[in-house]
Amino acid sequence: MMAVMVQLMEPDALGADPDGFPLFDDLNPRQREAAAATEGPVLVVAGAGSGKTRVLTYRVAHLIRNLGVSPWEVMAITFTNKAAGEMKERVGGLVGGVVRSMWVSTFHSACVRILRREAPRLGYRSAFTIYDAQDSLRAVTTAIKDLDLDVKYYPPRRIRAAISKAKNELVDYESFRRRDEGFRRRNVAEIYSLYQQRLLDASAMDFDDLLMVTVSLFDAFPEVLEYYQDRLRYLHVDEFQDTNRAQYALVRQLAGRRRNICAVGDADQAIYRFRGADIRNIRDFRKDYPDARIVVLDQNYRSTETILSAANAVIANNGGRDPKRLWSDLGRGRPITRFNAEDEHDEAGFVADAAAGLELEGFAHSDMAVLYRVNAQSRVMEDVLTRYGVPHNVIGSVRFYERREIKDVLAYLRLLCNPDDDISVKRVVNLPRRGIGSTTVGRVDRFAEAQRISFLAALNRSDEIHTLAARSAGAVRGFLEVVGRLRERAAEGPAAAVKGVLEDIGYLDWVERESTLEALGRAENLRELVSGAEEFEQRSEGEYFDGGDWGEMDGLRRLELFLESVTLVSDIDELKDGSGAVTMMTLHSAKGLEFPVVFMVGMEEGLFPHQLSMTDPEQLEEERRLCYVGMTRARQRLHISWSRTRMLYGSPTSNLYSRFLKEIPVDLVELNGGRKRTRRRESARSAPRTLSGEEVGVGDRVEHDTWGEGEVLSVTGDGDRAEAVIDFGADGKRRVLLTWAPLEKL
DNA sequence: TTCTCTAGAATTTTT
DNA sequence: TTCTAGAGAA
Repeated sequence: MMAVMVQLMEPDALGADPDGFPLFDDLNPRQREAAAATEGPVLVVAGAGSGKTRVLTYRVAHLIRNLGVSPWEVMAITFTNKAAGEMKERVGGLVGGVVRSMWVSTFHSACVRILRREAPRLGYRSAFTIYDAQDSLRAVTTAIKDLDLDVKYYPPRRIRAAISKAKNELVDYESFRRRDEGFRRRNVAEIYSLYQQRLLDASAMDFDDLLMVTVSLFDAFPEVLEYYQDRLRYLHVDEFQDTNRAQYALVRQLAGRRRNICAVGDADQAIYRFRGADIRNIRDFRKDYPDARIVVLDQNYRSTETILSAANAVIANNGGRDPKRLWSDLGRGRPITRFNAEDEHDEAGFVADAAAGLELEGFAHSDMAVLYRVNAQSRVMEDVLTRYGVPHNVIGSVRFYERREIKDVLAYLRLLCNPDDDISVKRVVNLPRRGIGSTTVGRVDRFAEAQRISFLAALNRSDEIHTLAARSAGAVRGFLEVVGRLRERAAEGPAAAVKGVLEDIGYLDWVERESTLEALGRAENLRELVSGAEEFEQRSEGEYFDGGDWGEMDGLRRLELFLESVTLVSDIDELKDGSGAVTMMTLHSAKGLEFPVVFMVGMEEGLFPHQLSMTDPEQLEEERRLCYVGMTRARQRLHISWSRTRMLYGSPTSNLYSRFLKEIPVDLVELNGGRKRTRRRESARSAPRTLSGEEVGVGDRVEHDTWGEGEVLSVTGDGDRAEAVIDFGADGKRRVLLTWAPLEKL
């Protein structure tokens, strides 16, 4: 669809007609209305697949091309970096290279950009660190312990969630304390307050701070706000239904008296309430801007009538919504296919079979997506697809930048940019092991606290810490020396800095020394990180950033930008088109995407809707919206399946099919039962070919499904744990688990 | 101080 | 099932 659009909008065609709005030729009347209403508040109620991205793109192009607005006066907020990139590209196709100076980003990225300039006013370093969920959980945990509270009664995760919720609602710790009495509540307020103090001391912000601190910055410094108001005259917010209170407050601040806001959203697709998103924002928008022009887009250009009717029928079960019925003129298409599986292997086998069938019909693997409720479902699906030889790509599950080894390296880099970042310093002070154990850390910590200096500063003055054993003191000196050397490498930029950690510090060696299957994977990830950094450098070459051109920046500043990009990416940002593989991801990640063929698997009570959401009516409605989002991702074919039994978290469960299945009118669904289930199930369960430890020996030639021919170098362990190291020549040496690897002896 | 082992816990969705 | 924190031994 996107390709078609770009073709239709050749820049030449635009220039040919300077008076009219040739831009709008392929918008329908409502879309045109939304795109043309540039002054004042506009709320675009955009149903799934109704072309809202197109509206936004054309609207921005219209502002720049026809109304003479400067690109740097236009801001567009999207939900993911990927969406931002796509939008930039599309607008770029209409207006040319000037698009580079336009602000298109996520809320978080935009806030970081503002804060890098302005945060020093609030006592943060300009090079402040961004803590992800893990870092912030660590900080909360230590805060709880330091207050002598029991983590049993104050579970860090829950406390963190409470703090996060408060921040999303712009409640700082002082108002949090005031809000409510009660012993427990007071303690939580204490934790919040200590946590926040620690963050400030470390010049660190968590994800929620990025928003909240920006809002309070604008509150405290009206002249700063004014600067940005003058700069960003036209605001666009995509996925408005999933904004939280802090984000809405920010939008209102920026819009100021000019009030040029275009909010685009669909209440039926609100799926991030659990993360603080607040549908009230849509209602409040109408209240706060009573004169807002409201445009409803209800023609769907994506899905067949069958798919739409089914989705409409499901979402109709939610109460309190503005009745809205999407329609489409793309024809009825095929019925929805339903498959009742015996267990999750059977279900995955169905997907694999169907994928093969669809391929014969002319669909590419990259046209297909498998959507599920929880990441845990991906494992079996992946195994089975691999065995069937269906190429696939899992998005999410274990996030790359959250892996331990990656975070270790990043921690080294972070302490270079921000020496106050105690969490990062403590994380790596003894990695690889260099003899700085918890005792030493505790002693240094006490000194740091007494002197009111950072942990790293305390390490630098370790000769003043008399409690330190001679050996520990030596180890500390060793660490400081390593950091010094790393600092030199970092002057050359991010890639050199990463290599510095891996090579100079010997982190890679340390990981590899433990030569297990797991360690091998880690080492591979680390190498991937190096190429990630190199890629980042290449991509940034010639780019303009707020602080100046990439070419003029010093290595440290470049490193900062790299770290920032790494912290704010989501896995969906990595999704590439044309990879020739079936995409697997959670329903949440699928938001904003579309596929010719969609499989929705695991449609069972307890899984979808999820167990934890079944009791609360509001949460149940959110699950239903999630279902609606999933269904409306499909353009031509929709397959839904459920399984009578399923292993979940190590124990078997047996389930009823989801109520959402019941809500789909039966005449739209065709049961897929005519398959030889037993045969498939067997083949789905047993690997077609694997070898056992007894069958192979050193020197044997074997063939692997993906890596081809290789020679066995060693065999260790036995039974299920038998591993072999195999040299695949060009594909390198691999360590494989024999019970799993698709191998054949030659 | 470090490594290993075990028990125990936690498993919804994520910028 | 998978991961993590904590205890205990070298």
